Amino acid sequence: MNGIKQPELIVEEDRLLLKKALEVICGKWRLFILLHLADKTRRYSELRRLIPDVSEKVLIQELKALVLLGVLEKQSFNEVPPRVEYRLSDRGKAVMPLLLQIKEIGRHFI
Amino acid sequence: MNGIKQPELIVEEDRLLLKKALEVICGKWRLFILLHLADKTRRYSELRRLIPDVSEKVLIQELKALVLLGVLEKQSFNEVPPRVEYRLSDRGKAVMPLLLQIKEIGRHFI
DNA sequence: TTAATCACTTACAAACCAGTCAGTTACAAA
DNA sequence: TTTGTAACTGACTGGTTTGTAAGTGATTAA
Repeated sequence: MNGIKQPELIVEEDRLLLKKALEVICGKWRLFILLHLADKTRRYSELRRLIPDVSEKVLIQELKALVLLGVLEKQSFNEVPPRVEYRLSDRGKAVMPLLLQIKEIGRHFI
Repeated sequence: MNGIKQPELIVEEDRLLLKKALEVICGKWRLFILLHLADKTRRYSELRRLIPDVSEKVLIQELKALVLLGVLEKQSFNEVPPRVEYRLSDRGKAVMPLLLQIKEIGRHFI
């Protein structure tokens, strides 16, 4: 057990971190949802209009997952018709700069 | 058609960039493969040992896809037993710093 | 002679992801 | 009275991803 780091080797902790990171960014719609919430709180219906290709079911399912992960916060108002707002949590805000940068990866492959 | 940018809106170009970026980083194994090739060329068998949970079939399939995407380069030597090496392409090297940072997203969710 | 190494390929099955479509609640407008 | 709106839910289905298991060919080591 020496103290020398072997930076090229992926260790158990890295595996966990990567797995968690992939949960947040992977999937056909997650990044789109997050980027649309980058700057402001939005209602569910607003997100539907902004990402028209996603189905209702999947959008709700993904929003739920992102809330569970702790990237988003959800606020329901007792109104009729209902109003539900989604916004970034503190964690979500913390990772936003990186998420915005991910788009730049694509630039190398167009 | 005014010239004012609305930075909060995701436009067609963003969609394309994001889609391309997701091709590179998404999937259960892609990032692992890329990170193991971050610093050095490696043989196929070496990657198998470094990522023991991935099946042979999927590893080869993912390597093939990454070569096709232009992130990796493959070199086969006419030897017996065969020797095949994988390394980052120039594009791959260009996006590496960002890929390494992605792990840090996970740190917020452990 | 048998087993092992290396980089694959193929057939098949299970798991996961995403999509359609119909239905729900409560009110408001036509 | 019918229609519309908002935010969902659940059944069902097709498609993609991932996994399992077996086999290939050339060569060396035991």
